[in-house]
Amino acid sequence: MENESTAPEGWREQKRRETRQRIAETGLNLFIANGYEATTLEAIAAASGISARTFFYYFKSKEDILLAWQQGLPDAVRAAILAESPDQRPLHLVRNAFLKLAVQFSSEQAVAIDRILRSTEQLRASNQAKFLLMEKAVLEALSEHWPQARRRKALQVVAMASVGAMRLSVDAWGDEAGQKPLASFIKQMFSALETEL
Amino acid sequence: MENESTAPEGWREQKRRETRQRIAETGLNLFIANGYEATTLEAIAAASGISARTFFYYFKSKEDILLAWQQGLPDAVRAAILAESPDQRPLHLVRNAFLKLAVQFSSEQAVAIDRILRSTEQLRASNQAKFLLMEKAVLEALSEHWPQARRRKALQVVAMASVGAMRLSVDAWGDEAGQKPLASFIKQMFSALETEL
DNA sequence: CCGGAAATTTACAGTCTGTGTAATTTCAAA
DNA sequence: TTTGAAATTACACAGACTGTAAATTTCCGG
Repeated sequence: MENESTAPEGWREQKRRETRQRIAETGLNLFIANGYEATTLEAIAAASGISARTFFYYFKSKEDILLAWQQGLPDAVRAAILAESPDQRPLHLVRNAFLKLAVQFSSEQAVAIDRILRSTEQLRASNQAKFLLMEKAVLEALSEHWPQARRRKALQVVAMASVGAMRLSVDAWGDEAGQKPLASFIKQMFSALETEL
Repeated sequence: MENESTAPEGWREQKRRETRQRIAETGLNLFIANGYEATTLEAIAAASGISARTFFYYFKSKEDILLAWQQGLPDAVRAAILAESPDQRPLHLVRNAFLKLAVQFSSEQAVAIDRILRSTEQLRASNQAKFLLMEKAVLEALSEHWPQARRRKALQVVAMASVGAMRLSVDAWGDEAGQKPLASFIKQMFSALETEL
């Protein structure tokens, strides 16, 4: 029997993905139920039906479980920016891309993950790294719209400010327990950005 | 024998500070010599002439040694901003404050510490948290210049963008191994900020 | 100067994350 | 059915960090 069209490997890889997914879900649920630090690796492994050692075959650390849930984000950001028409100033372009992404940030699950990521010093720190990755993704995508090398510094600044505004938006939104939609915070922050600078 | 004027405690506190300082220096030197991860707590404690357990009486973690070397920064930032005259736009004000601080960032030691902070994923993450603290400090200081509550969102954005520009400046400066002075990068970044937004 | 309170230091035992290694099991493909 | 790589596990271990209780030192009032 040959491969199907889109299955370069097949059976084995699929099972691998399933196991990884199962661990990620089990872990996340335990984090939500008992807190991040109170959840031991052994508990996660046991609840996932694997040995503690095998856990590290799938994830490089306990923290990595949370990263796995966010791995799609940089790509989503890239795609959203590339989908925008380049007849806007870079800052507006990113703003509009973010507005379209706001829905994904707002899902029940994203909020739960966000809460965990704010619960310990260690996670708060590594969560910042996530924003750095987004900044990188934004810069790369913008560089495709405007490939001129001499604009690089400008685009870098736009990426920094955009992601920063996004972060402030999410913070403000989280502080108000999600009364108003995230999108309205994003609009406010980006307009403050233009007004004030 | 009475206290001197500015010594509310005295002998004991002084010795405490000395010990802490000694540990911090010992640790930093070991990090520089052997790398952060390769340096065990036990090694630091032994080289400092204390037991491993006592280390945790002075620092809450190994990482904390590095934070200790940067503890003065937020205050320095606050002071520099408060020292600026408020007849400038907030962004310019922060820019000028940063330019005056650039010297401190550029010391031999600061560069060494910065290199260590870039050497592992964990430290890179926690280093981002440092920028968050700076952002907070900037915002607080700006709020003293402009206490009107309704300007808060604007000041927040200025703080975010300023610290972000500072971060990009330090990065760019580090990438070029310190050929040009840090100050010139800061000027570039801040002007890009105004041009592009 | 003295005795107790408080701060400092230490040893010891233990938890938890993460790694190295080697043995065993599973399974896809030849 | 054999074979080799991938997956899984046990075991042993390092290293950061915590809890606890016991020493030791320093301080402070009487």
